[in-house]
Amino acid sequence: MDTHDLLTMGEVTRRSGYAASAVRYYESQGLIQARRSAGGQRTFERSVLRRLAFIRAAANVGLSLDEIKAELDCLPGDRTPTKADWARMSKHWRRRLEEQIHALERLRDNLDSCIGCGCLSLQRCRISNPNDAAAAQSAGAAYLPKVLRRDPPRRRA
Amino acid sequence: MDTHDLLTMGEVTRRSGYAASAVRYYESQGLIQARRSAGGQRTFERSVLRRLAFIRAAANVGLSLDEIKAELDCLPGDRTPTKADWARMSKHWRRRLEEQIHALERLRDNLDSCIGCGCLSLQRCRISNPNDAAAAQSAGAAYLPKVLRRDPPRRRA
DNA sequence: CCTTGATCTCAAGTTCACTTTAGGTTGAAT
DNA sequence: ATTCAACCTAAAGTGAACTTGAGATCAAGG
Repeated sequence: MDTHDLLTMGEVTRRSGYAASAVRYYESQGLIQARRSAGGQRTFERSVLRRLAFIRAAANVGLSLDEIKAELDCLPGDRTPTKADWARMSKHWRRRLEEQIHALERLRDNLDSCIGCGCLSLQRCRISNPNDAAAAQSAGAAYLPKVLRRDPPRRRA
Repeated sequence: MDTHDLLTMGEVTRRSGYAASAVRYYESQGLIQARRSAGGQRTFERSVLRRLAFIRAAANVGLSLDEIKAELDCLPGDRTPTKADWARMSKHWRRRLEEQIHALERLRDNLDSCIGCGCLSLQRCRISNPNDAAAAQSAGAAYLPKVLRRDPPRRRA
């Protein structure tokens, strides 16, 4: 079935797991490229599958599309990533993951100390009200950026 | 200054750290309640500050407003949460945090094994392409829900 | 040739948690 | 009485990452 070198949209969606709309969106954002058939339909080089796999992995690590685009732009052309490419990127990702993990652990540990110390009022709890004048003394807040949501709008398969 | 029992919007915003628009939004969503003055301006009971502190803490733990509302609805009325209330909720939160932490650790460890084993192609990497027929054999995907973003649209103070 | 399914474009809609805008009202001090 | 900060409402906007819808076209089999 794949005696020719170019993939159709259908093949790409089946093999990447992305919806056609997502693939078109990524193309519109410059994350991937497509050629066109005589009739205007997209044809993809096989390497687009690698790019899409990369996009998914990076998205799972929490990178925004802009960040992913920046990383993709660093891999010159469509060559297979070298060991050095991969090492650099995974270092980047690993750091991101470690940060996320530590932020969550701090939060969890605060929770522990709250329940441990019987801090029931939430009035001066470090994981909550930071700006109340009454709590101003206990400084060092543990702010966290937005964290993951249950059931995010991310369909599988 | 607080010889009377009811708080104005200004006092609430100053003491909670939330913008007035956010406070109004929470009221519209049924997370907090407000009375009205003769002229139609909001007045809040002091307990609203505790609710707002709770909302912030829960949001930091990653709960959606709907979930937070559900938890708030479990605390009957506006009584100060008992030790049991707090224990129950913090157990809930702690579980949420543990799940998030473990998901991230799995991802990080996959990253380690990728770079360790020289899995450079991303073709059958467990943290990426799960649906490609070529990777179908390596089952057990490590899907992750959406994770935190850098610089989320969350202003401080 | 005809049908059917795959694909196309473009605009608009979705979700979440708010903010911003526009224009009008209140209430406390002078 | 006047002023003016503080407050009000309703509707629309934001951003990320896509999806959905409408309506048209393409490609391949029969």
